[in-house]
Parts: sequence; C-alpha cells; structure tokens
Amino acid sequence: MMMATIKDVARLAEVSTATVSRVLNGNGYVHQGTKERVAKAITQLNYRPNDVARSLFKGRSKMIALFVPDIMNPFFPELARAVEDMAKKRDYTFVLCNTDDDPAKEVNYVQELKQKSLDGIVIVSSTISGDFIKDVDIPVVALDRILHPSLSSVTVNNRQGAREATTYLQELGCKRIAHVAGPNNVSNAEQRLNGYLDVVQEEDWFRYSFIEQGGYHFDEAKKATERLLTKHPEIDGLFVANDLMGVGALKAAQSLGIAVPDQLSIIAFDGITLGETTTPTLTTMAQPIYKAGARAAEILIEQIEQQNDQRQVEEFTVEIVERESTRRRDA
Amino acid sequence: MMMATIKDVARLAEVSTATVSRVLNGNGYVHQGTKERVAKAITQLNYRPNDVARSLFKGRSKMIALFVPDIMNPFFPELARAVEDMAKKRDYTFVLCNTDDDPAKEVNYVQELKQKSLDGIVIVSSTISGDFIKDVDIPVVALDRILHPSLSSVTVNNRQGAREATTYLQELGCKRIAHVAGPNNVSNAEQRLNGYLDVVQEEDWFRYSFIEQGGYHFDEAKKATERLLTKHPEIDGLFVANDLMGVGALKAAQSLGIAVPDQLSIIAFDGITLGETTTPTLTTMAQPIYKAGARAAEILIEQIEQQNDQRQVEEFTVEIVERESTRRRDA
DNA sequence: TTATGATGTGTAACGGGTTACACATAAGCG
DNA sequence: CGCTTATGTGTAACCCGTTACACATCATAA
Repeated sequence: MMMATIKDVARLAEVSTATVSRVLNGNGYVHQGTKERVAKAITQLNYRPNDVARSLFKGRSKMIALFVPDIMNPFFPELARAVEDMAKKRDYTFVLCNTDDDPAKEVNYVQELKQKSLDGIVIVSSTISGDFIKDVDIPVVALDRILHPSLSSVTVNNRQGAREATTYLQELGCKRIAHVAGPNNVSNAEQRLNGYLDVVQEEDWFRYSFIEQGGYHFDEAKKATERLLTKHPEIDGLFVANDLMGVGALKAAQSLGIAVPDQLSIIAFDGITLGETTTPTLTTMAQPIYKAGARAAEILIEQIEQQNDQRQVEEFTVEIVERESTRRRDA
Repeated sequence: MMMATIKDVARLAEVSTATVSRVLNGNGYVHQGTKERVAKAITQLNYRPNDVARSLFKGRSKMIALFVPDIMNPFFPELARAVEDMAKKRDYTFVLCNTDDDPAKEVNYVQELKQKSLDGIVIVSSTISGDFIKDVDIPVVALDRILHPSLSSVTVNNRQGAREATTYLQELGCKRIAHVAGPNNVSNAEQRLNGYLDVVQEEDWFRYSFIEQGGYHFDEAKKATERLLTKHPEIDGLFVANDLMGVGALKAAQSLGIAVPDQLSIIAFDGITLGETTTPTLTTMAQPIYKAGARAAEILIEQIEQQNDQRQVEEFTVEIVERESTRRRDA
C-alpha cells in the first residue's frame, strides 16, 4: 500500500493538515482532544512524515557527510564510526565520501551534496583548496588536519606528541634515532616531523639522512625503512609518522633480520587497532580517535543548528601506549 | 548569494520553467536556439537543480545505503569502499549505517531512511528478521550472508572454500585439524563449519571437541584457540572461520609458545589486508571482497532502475592465498 | 461589561522542481 | 488544398509538508 500522507491523517482525524502538522511538531496551540484524535489517526495509518517534503520547505536535510581519503585506510573506520554515532544520536543521516585525496573529487562531492541540501561536512583532507572550502556556504569542520584558518577544527597535539615519542626513545637509551616521515604537504605529518626535529636536531650525530619519506603508506614506509636501516646500520630507534607505516617499518626490520625491539625500538603514532595485532605489537602515541571524530561531528551539528556559530578549534592530547616494539637498551 | 532556481533561469532565458526543465532533462521538444539560450542562462547563473524538489516529485532520492554491523571490523571497509564507488559511478549518494547486529537498530534505520525516500539498501546482517526485510518496499540486496530466500544476494562459496582450506591442511601433512568457528546463527559461519566437517567428520581421530566457538571476534577467537590448544596439544592444523579470528589464533599460539607454522599451521578465511601485516602473515581463503560489494551495489541499482526486476543470486569463488602461517609438515 | 490576551483551527501560499494537457505552427502527403 | 503528424512552448496541477495570516471562541482583568 501507498505511504500515508498528512492529508490522509487530516481526513481521518477530521482536521486540517495544519493541525496535524502542529501536533507533529508540537507547535502552536492544539486542543487536547484534537491532539488525541490526530495521534490516533497517525497510529492507525502508521503515518511517517515525508522528510523530503520537509527538507524542501526548510532547505535543510538532516544529513551530514564525512569526507575521508579512503575508508580502507585503517585509521578512518574508527573516525567514521564516531561521526556516524554522533549523527545518529542527533537524528542526522550519515553520508560517507572517499575522496582519494583528489581535489576534483572533493569539489564534485560538495556540489552534488549541496544539491541534496546537505547540512554540513566533517572533512579529513590535505588536498582541497582552503579557499574553496571556506566559501562552501554550509558548515564545515576540519578533522585530523587543518585546512583553512577560518574553519573549525579538531586535531591532536602532533608536535608535542612527536617530541614525547622521540624523547621516549632517548630515555630507553637509543643513541641514533631516525624518522620515517609522512607526506610533505600534510599539516599533521609536518608537525610530527618538527616534533622529532625539536628533540634531535641539536644532537651531534644528527643528519638529515636520518629522515626518509614514507608518505603515510604501508609499502612506501617499508621501503623507506629499508633504505634507512641499510644506509645507517647504527640506528637503534625509529619514530614513524603513523601506525600503518609503523607496521611497514616492522616488516622492513624483519626482512633485514633486525630484531625488534632487541636491536631496534620502534614507536609510531595514531593508536589504531592494527598495532595490537602485529608481532611484536607496536608502541605508539595514541590519539583519542573516536573522541575526536565524535567531537568534530558535535561541533558541526552545533554550527548547523546555530547553537554556536563561531569557529571552534579543539586540540586533543595524545598518550603513549607502550607495547612490544620498544625496549630499554642495556647501557 | 542565494542559490539560483529554475525560475531565475526561466526568467533570464525568457522561457517558461517547463522549457528549462526539458532542456535540463533532455525531454520533449525544444528548439535548438531556445536550448542554447537556456544553456547560457544556466551557465551564467551557475544553476544546479535542487535534488530535494526533484526527489519530492519523483519519490526517489538517488541515495542508497549500506548496512554493516560495524565499520570498525576490518572486513567491512573494503565492502564499503566498493559500494560507495559503484554508487558514485551511478550518481547515487552513499549512506553508511552501523547496525551492531541489533535488529531494533536495523528496523529503525530502515524507517528513518524510507522517510528520506532512500532508493535501496545493501545489507550485511544476520540478525534482522527475514520477514521484516522482505516487506520493506524498496529494493534490498543481501551481501555476504543470506537473509531471506526472496531477496537478491551476493555471497561466496563458503562451504566449498572451507573444504578446500581443510583439505589444504591435510595435504600439508596435518594430522589433527581443529576449527575455530564463527557464530552459530550466521549463515556463512555455519557453511564454513559444515565445509570443515565435510572433510574431517569421517576421520577416526575426529571429535566435536576439535571445534570451539570464536564468534567472529578477535578476543573470543584468541581464547577459543587457547582452549583448543590446551586441551588438544596434538593439534597441528587450524582452520579459523575468518581472518580477524585467525589473527587472534596466531596470538594465542604465540602466547602458548607454539610456533606457527613450524608446529602449527593456521589457515583462515576472507583475505583482508590485516592478514598481510601479521608475523607470520596469514594464509587464507580470499574472497573477492571488492568485487562482491560492487556487484551487490550494481544489482541493487539495476533493481531500483527497473532494468532488472527479478531476484538475482550470485556466488563468487574464494581462492587460497598461501602465506606464512602454513607449511608442509615433514612426514 | 468590555477590552485584551490566550487558545484553537482552517485557508492558502510556499519551497523548487516535473509533466499532463492544451494550443499553435510547421512540415509532409495524397 | 485539406488532413495528419511532428515540433515547440506555456499553463497549471502536483509531490507533501510548514507556516503566515485570518478568524473565532473563551477566559480573565479592569
């Protein structure tokens, strides 16, 4: 059978559609008796308002989107889960977009979603033009990476975390600490690199050849680590820009017959589950991933609902999680 | 500035909105010259039709959803990616729903999405009532698990794959092969169990105590494996119902000091990336996960667009991927 | 008793598209 | 030349809610 409409309810309850609408939304005055008749009609017809009609009138859709480079990257599912949970909690529908870090795709998604009256976007991106995104006339919250100074954002203290990670390796007794870096143009990767440099740059052993690019990819990081360990066999500590790459580094050490953590301590960054399943498990600077995602969604929804119009910038703190890939060196 | 509407275009091009609509959709007759004037006006105003208004009239939204138990389970991101890619290719917006295997949540999502005129659902579920889902009056395609005989579905040959996995262990020379099983009520888990039984049930050593429940969870599977290996130290081969559990089994063996693959060969099922990052890497019966997801979405869209109304049932084939967790036993 | 505000409800416009229908003109054909 | 069909375009209804506005009734205070 056809979905019942507000007219059917109105007819059955012998009132106008305006009255039904008022009952539905709890607006205006409605006589108690009328309210009950309408409620009864609604139940009887199993009526559910058509959200499309509502959206058309209101110009809002109760939908938010999350843009990620690729949901298959194990960092993003937890973020997606967090945003979806918050969306559901606040009665929003959750749209997921994989952008592949392609600015054209990102722009294209924005346009298509705006045609659908999407209410807002949580975006993880390093590629989209800040100038484009700041002019998108719906609320946007940047997550994990900063996109434009005018946008609300939720991030972590990458630089400080990187400093702590590197210092931790020093405290374990590591004498030569290298870094497998993330991509050049990504804010959080640069911050992690800087944090590493903050700690080691003044050391007399330090040279820039202790840094290799791993581009946030498993394979690239594996190769980068192999290069590092080959040209500098003296390396006894490794700070890797994220966990996915950290696992690549683990693999590289294995393939070169270098024992982790006996000969080499490895610490990475992010705190994704993947790091718990390797052998050895991966020591890491863990982000509160879920919390950050949920908070980003919450800020977005507050902005949508005008409860809080101004820009919010929040930075969470990372915490070391000691696992098996690091160990104190005997002096 | 406000978004331009079809009326603005009509005014600028000096035609009626009907004519603009015809140009937009390539319907009916429009004079060549008129067409050009309208096209010019559209460009000039940077006009994009309002999809909400369209949806209201058509009763269709160009949105499809994917229901998964939990996107944080590493089996699902690839599926999600596949469905999203296909959705995008066919100009559909992709909605992701985490159901936590909770039938109430599933029903609730269906209702909310139907209010938004969602066009169809790809669903991975073992919990939703078949009777409920078959009466949802929009197209539904079951993926990975069978839900109801009247629904289109895309699955893999779980039973045959399980037979091959178990036989493979036999061929390696394993004499006592145990199974860490998935949940009871999930069709593919039962099929995998049955495939295992097909091969070993007639063996004289076989007893049901060689089977333990691991419920498709990492931790549960780890504990189940510990129980198995403790009560049956003679086990030299293990078929695990999926890769996530397989990694749990690997951990269990490690914690008991049992060397994989030297003392124990482990083969799992699914072929997710996670199995490539462990040490040893995990031998598995790999599903064409991406292909299956993409095909499910394609069938769904065909059904939505009435190109193909009848039920489709497709079964893909799994293939063994030999990695490091299995090895031939010396006779 | 009357002015005033609170309560209760319906009418109709509106949001932004799509399309059935009517009408007009032009072209093709016997 | 008259009839039929193809081409071209506008009017208005429709999709399904929401809400401004008008109007009535009722209660309360002065």
